[in-house]
Amino acid sequence: MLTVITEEITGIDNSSLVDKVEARLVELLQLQKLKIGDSIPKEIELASALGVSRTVVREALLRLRMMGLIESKKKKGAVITSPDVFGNLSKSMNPYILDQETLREMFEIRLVLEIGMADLLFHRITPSDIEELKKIVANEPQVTQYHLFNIEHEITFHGKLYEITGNNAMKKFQKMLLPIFDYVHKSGILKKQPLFKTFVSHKELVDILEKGDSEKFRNGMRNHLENHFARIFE
Amino acid sequence: MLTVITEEITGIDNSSLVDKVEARLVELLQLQKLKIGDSIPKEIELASALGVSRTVVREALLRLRMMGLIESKKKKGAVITSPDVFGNLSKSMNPYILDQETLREMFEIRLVLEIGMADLLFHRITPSDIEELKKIVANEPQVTQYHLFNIEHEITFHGKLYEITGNNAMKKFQKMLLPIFDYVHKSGILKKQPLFKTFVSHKELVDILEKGDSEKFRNGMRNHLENHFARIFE
DNA sequence: TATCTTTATTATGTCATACATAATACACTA
DNA sequence: TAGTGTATTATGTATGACATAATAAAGATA
Repeated sequence: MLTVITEEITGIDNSSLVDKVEARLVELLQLQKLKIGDSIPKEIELASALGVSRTVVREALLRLRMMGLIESKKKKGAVITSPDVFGNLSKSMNPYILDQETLREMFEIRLVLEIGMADLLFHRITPSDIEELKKIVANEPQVTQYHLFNIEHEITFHGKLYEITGNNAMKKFQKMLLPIFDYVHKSGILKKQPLFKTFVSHKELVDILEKGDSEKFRNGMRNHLENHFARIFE
Repeated sequence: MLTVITEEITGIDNSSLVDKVEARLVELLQLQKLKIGDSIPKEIELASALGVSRTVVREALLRLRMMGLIESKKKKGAVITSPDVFGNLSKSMNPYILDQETLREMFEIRLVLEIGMADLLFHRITPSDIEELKKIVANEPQVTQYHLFNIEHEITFHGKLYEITGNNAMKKFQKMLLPIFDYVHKSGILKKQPLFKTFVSHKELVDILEKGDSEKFRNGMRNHLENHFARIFE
């Protein structure tokens, strides 16, 4: 009866039972009825409390688990966890599954992030960070004008930058992007081959971080990434 | 037997049956055995083919569905879809669920993106985009030095910018970030209250997009977002 | 008493079966 | 030919059972 009325108002109710249970559980979390660290009732109890079968409850819990809202252990039941926003994404971040359009977009986002992170870097960088960056650069092969594009060194250097931002979500995001970046770089998705010419080098970026300001860094990073931008923009 | 050997090599095998089936199915997708638009075998067939129960297959399929890899219709079975990377995230992007640390980080990422997107903007903006931006700005309330921070106009203007980038993933990401941004803005998470003082205005940003270059835009946007940065940096 | 081992308990993980539901296909009617 | 109704079918839901592994409790040994 009630659902009929609801349908008349809000249109057709497409949601399945699992959808409703999921929504109900999320709602409970929001209302702080359940805080982080708490363990939620067992599946059977939830089932009888919500008036559905254990099957439905299990599927709903599985969704919450995929969202990173809970973790379920064998005997202890499910425990509320501080949600890991990007944690679940990593599985779908598979270069062999994503279509080329999406891959290109991910590639772009990485470039955007690294240029835009300048202010975070300057506000949070410490002297020891700079020292570490210098060591990283020192371990890189000497370059004059052209150099062999070494993906390992790239990851080490740029990964450290993400770390310095103090933004864990961003750092995780970068970690997920790595295989994609690698794939896009090697594959034929982007038309032009990179020139492998170094514009602003890692060393110069470190110099800017030490003595310059965020504006200089943004321009430096933009220049450093010129090869990649050139490929994107045909 | 085989699993024992595997365990000895790779450590303890924590993965459940569902994990394995999920991995196997993803593997099949990767191998292009199944292309976009294809419908995969029915649950029962998969179950018998993989030697597991329908329950396990269903849970695995549910995961794939959450990853955006498939869509299952009532009779048609499941169909491979072009995965929507960020689509699934929207559910977990709930300000009332995420902890404050994460919320702040999301807030930061938005700022980083908007500063870093300059090059994409300049490379893809069209004259009609500029016209549209001018209209948007014209509809905003007149400001002199201080203005009422109107979240609606903010969303309209900045949303248009994301659109211009031509990066759908980024646009979707922004859309997901909106409720969070709104929440963080209003809540007491960030210490300082915003000054509501306009530095570089929307109109000036449009001017830069029309006559300036990406470097000028980055600086302009950085300045435009000064209030937000000030809150982040205490 | 303290620590280690063994056993019992328990909640999730997996399986099997049955039925409900809704989308499609097919046949039938006008 | 178009429209309607029926049959089919694959997913959605329910139920009951057992397997498994993590924990707690009991017991044994020093």
